[in-house]
Amino acid sequence: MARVTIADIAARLGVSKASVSYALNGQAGVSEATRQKVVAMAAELGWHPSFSARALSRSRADAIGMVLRRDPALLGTEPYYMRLLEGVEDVLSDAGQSLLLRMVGTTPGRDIAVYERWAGEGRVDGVIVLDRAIDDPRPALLAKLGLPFVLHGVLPGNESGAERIEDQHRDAQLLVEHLFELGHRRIAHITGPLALAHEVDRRNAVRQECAVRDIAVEFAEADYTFDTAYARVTELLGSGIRFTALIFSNDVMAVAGLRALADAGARDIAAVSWDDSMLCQFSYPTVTALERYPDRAGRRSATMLLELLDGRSWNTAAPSPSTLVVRETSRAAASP
Amino acid sequence: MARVTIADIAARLGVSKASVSYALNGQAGVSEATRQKVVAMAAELGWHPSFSARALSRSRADAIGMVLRRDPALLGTEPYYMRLLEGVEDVLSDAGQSLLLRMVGTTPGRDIAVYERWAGEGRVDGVIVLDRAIDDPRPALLAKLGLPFVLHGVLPGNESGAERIEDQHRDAQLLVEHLFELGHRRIAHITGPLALAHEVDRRNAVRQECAVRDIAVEFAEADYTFDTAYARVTELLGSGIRFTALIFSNDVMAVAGLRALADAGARDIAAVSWDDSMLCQFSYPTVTALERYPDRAGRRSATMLLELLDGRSWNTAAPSPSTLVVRETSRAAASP
DNA sequence: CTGAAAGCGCTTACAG
DNA sequence: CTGAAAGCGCTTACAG
Repeated sequence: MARVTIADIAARLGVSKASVSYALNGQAGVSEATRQKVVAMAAELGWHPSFSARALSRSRADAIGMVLRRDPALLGTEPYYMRLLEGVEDVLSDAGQSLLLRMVGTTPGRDIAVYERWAGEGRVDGVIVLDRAIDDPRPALLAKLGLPFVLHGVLPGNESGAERIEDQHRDAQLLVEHLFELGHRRIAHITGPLALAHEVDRRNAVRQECAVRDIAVEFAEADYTFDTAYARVTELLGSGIRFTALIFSNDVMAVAGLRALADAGARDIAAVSWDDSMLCQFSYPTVTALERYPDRAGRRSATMLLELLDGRSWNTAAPSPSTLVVRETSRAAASP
Repeated sequence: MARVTIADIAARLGVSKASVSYALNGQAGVSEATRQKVVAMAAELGWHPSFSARALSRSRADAIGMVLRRDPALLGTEPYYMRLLEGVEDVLSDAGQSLLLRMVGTTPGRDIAVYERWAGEGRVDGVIVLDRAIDDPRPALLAKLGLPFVLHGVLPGNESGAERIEDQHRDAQLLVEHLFELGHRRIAHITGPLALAHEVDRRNAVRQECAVRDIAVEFAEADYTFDTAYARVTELLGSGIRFTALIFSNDVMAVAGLRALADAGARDIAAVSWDDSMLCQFSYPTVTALERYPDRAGRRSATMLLELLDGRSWNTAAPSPSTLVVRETSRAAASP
């Protein structure tokens, strides 16, 4: 099957390629009669625009890229990313854009190389950047490369973080208030890597919400993995620091922490997770967690990027508030 | 930053564009001296090949596509797909190919439309097809479209399924033998949709392995979701059919089945899952499961597709055998 | 080994 | 409104 081109359509109809192009793109410059003939013929011949020809002449790739740089082994366990991708992909496909996906693991710099290559080859029109770090080099690099980008969870133009979309603060309030109502006055928060901007935000927000309620709070840093969370909880238990409830920055760590508590015979301690998943739903005991609607967050970021590429202004809807799903680990504080 | 092109390099060096192209692509037709000058200049100017220009002149997109057509909500819960993607992506990026990802949900025909569009636009050079169904229309459609493809889990040229890569039979043997050794002589298998080829394969394989060992076996069809599996197990318990062990075709259903058993007070029944995941690891009780190395399977399929595109012959390594991870649900049969 | 030229399939000023 | 032509940045026969 030789590809059918606009030259074929033009030849059949005895008009110029230019007219065909204008007609097919809904642009001015053709009579309505010609346009209809062209459109009909294109349908009859089963014409599709050549993606690469269009990309070359328009210098647009009609694709946007995402680089996932968490540990691949962990990616599979965190439904958060799949749901995020789902939202992104949904918006992109409606807009006729493709999603290019790249997983680079945690080796530093591998993501940078991908961006450089994508920019150099003109393979994507823009990228969505995840997991913003403190002093993240990526915004500056992408700006230098001339590759448009959106920081997932941050409104463009506010890279400083002044107007976070993912309102960590509201989430922290939900979690802390819940524990407060259960009677907890001494808690600990097992955070993810504090090199990540949103983890710092979470810690600060938790600190503030606790201060308001006169709750004593401890922090321990882990890296989202089972093993580090298990270790941190075990250390806390042995440290003499007292706490009756734990906040975990993701589901895997929550499950790990529960295991550590059980292994230490501290089964009466309450726990909440910042991320929900089937893990929270089916672990033993089941874990109270925040449903954060990552698909909607993905949809927002994709929409913003497309608006940015089109030079339109932001009319992005307000972020969806999270919901707290209460489960078995929402234990009341033991009476003092 | 205006793009630097081979014309720029040619001009600076006073040679032709053709020489530059040959040099940069490592082809014959240039002297070694010229080649080195060209390569050095390209590096100095920070040249990258324009992806779209190359695609247009070579008529290759240097991209392969995957359409995921399971329920997006479920996709997030099944690490199987993320791990599969990881393997695919790894092979592709080593080969300088991109991965185009599309999620279409379960609406029939939406995947077909994507393939037609990709083929028409020349957006991908080939696709990896997942979840082959009985009488699957996709192979014929893709052949008609002239879009090269690999059926994940099937050796090309054996679409009939004569030589499955994912050896469901060996997996069935592992599971059934395990239950047999624990003393079980009456079991039931909660399958996924029997419209999927590999689910039929699994059922047949389980039937055969049971027959060999004189094990009585029942089958009940579910659709990989929690709710259907819960319902099937509840029905089985109420049916009067006796069984002391259950096989589930995925992790989510295993967890659902355990819940159904617990709710019915049938806690002594053994269970195994065909897929492993953190869910099996942290549910209560923990679930014995097959580690099937989906990343390796993805790597195989990607490798095969690239070989197919290059017109090379298969030198794909043998599939990795699965491993049984024994956990708490590996209960011995109650003595009769 | 090297250069001039045509071609991949579109888009888009530029004349008529 | 319409057509002839140049251009996007490469690749690749084709002469020298």
